[in-house]
Amino acid sequence: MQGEHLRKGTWLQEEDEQLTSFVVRLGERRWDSLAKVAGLRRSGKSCRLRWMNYLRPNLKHGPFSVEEELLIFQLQQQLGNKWAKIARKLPGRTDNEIKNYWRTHLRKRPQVQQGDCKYKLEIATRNFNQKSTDMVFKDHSTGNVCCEDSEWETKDGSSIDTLSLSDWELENSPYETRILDWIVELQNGYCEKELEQDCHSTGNCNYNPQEFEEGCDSWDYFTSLWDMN
DNA sequence: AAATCGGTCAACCGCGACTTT
DNA sequence: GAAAGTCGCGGTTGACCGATT
Repeated sequence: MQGEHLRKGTWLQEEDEQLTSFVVRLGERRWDSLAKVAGLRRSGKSCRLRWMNYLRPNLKHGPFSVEEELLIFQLQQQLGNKWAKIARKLPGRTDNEIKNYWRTHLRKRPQVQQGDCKYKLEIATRNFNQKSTDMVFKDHSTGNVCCEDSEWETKDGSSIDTLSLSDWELENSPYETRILDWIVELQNGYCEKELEQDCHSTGNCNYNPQEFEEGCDSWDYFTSLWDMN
């Protein structure tokens, strides 16, 4: 196929229909041949990309859920920019979609850049507000919660991608109030020093400054938020 | 109303890996 | 084993659109 005859740019609906009908008939292979047979003035690569990223059945096209965002965050930490591998863990999502989402949404968050636990707390809290709080960040090797290379799981041990979240939502519960207060404090620059001062002034010393500095173990402090005793 | 800016995302490109001949 | 063809991946580009000036 001569290069100058190849179309580029946005796909037309007729091209999509043409491509779909031929992929269904011939299978997802030999894209150059398929493009020729289908009479598409597109490169095989372009056809493959269009099919994989847009036309393929069972693709999700809506916004990412909190669970998906959590998973992307964790997997990116573990695997780096291995978008194809990450995509395999998110059924219905493409590597391109995840890559774009990371670049436009997750990457620029300072919490993500620092790789600290505050971000995990942030999304967990959002998840709490939306659906459920029964989630911990657990390092399977040590059993500790909230460490960098940890697996995400619920307290009953199920993984996050199989998480079946309940529909109920707490409103104005003590737990919700407490964690939201804490988030406001964080947003207002309520820093580690102030937490330490609180500790000394109130005698409530759940906070361990060393652990907070190390980041990972700070989840132990965060979990104290749930202790209503 | 027009111009500019910034964010988003579909699509392209280059390259390495893999498969077929 | 070598060459050609094909596929898959990650980085980048550019068109589009809404917000702002």
